[in-house]
Amino acid sequence: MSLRYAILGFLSSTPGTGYDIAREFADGAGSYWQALPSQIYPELRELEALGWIEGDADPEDRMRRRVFNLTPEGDAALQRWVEEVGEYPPERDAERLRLIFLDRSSPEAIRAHLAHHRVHHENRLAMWLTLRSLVEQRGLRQLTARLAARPAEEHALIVRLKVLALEGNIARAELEIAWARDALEHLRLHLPCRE
Amino acid sequence: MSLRYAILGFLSSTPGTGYDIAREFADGAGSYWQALPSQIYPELRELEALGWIEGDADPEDRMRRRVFNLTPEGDAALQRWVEEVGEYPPERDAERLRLIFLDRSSPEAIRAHLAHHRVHHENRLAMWLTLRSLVEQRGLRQLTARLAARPAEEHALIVRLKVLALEGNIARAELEIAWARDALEHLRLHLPCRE
DNA sequence: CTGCCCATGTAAATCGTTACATGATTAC
DNA sequence: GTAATCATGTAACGATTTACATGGGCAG
Repeated sequence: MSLRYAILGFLSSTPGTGYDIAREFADGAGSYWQALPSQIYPELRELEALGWIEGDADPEDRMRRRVFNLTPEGDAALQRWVEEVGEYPPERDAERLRLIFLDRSSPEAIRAHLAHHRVHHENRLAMWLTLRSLVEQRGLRQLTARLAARPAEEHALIVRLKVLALEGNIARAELEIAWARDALEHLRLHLPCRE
Repeated sequence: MSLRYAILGFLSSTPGTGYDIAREFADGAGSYWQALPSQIYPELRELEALGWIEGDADPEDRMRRRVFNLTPEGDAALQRWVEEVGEYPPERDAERLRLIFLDRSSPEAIRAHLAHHRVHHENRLAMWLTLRSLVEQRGLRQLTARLAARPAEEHALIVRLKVLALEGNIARAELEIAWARDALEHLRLHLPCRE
């Protein structure tokens, strides 16, 4: 169900087409949800059927684009959802699973696993850091649209919550990098260089 | 595909029935994967069809239990998988999504969200800490079975990798708790007490 | 003999990915 | 004119959850 609310969240900042949403959800850079067009377009139809969004089609437009807006009902549904207490997802961590069963592999294989983990999170960290500075400079289209629609005295809170969320992600990435670094160091001391 | 290898991993420590696996995968306490019986039993059949596991049925057993073992092919498949470089899952964090769209809610709703986050991770932390001491004391059936099947000089590495994985999870939980605590403190200073 | 856990499943629904189809617009 | 990007979809598959079915064993 979260895709539904991720879309409503997007549209609560600014109206947009399915393509706009798909671009935003392509790599999770601007949002906290990833999804592909093949999931987004059908969901938009369901949201329209629910009366939570409305799409304005320009009959002149040869590319049959539709710009979707939240309806008051959609806005209320989003508001209800964000305030709900949610279930946390079950634990499913394929990389941890690999690690605990790597005990029959060569030290090189273990090291390669940890090194890969570190590189992955270094890349994520770079992304989150870039995003944080964009949010702090209010340089994201989504964010500026959201701010524009709201009174100036709320702007600080809106930005602060986004920065808070990003700092959580930054801290996560830094943690994974430090964990992998420490683990590599620890294994360097306790594993033979060759099997 | 990871469920498949989680099952192979379980069976690489000790033979077991579908029910044994289902119990282990019920809450992710002993493993890093959660799954329900309705997913496990069909997967066991597929693994058997692949020739990666073998089930010994005791015709005397009125409850038609079958104890599954890894075949050499299954063991090799597990080994290949753990050494593969895996794709990391896409970003999908419903709680972050809620947080960034909580900017139109009352300070109480924001606080409740963060407090809930903290409680959730305090519970996880308690679980990981318990597990770590069980692993260090070698007091888990799965682990003792794995150690029993392997030469004594490998025991330290087997335990160390499991502890390493658990310490990663412990650090994650501590991070989430600290993040939520800091965020609550920060908001206490910057938000009005009542709306 | 009743209620609870043991034990193994099936069926349907939901959520997400992969592969494919189609056509318009823009930059070179 | 052709390649890249814009734009909207459909179909099939795979992974996971929910709901249901069935029967054995054991404790009070």
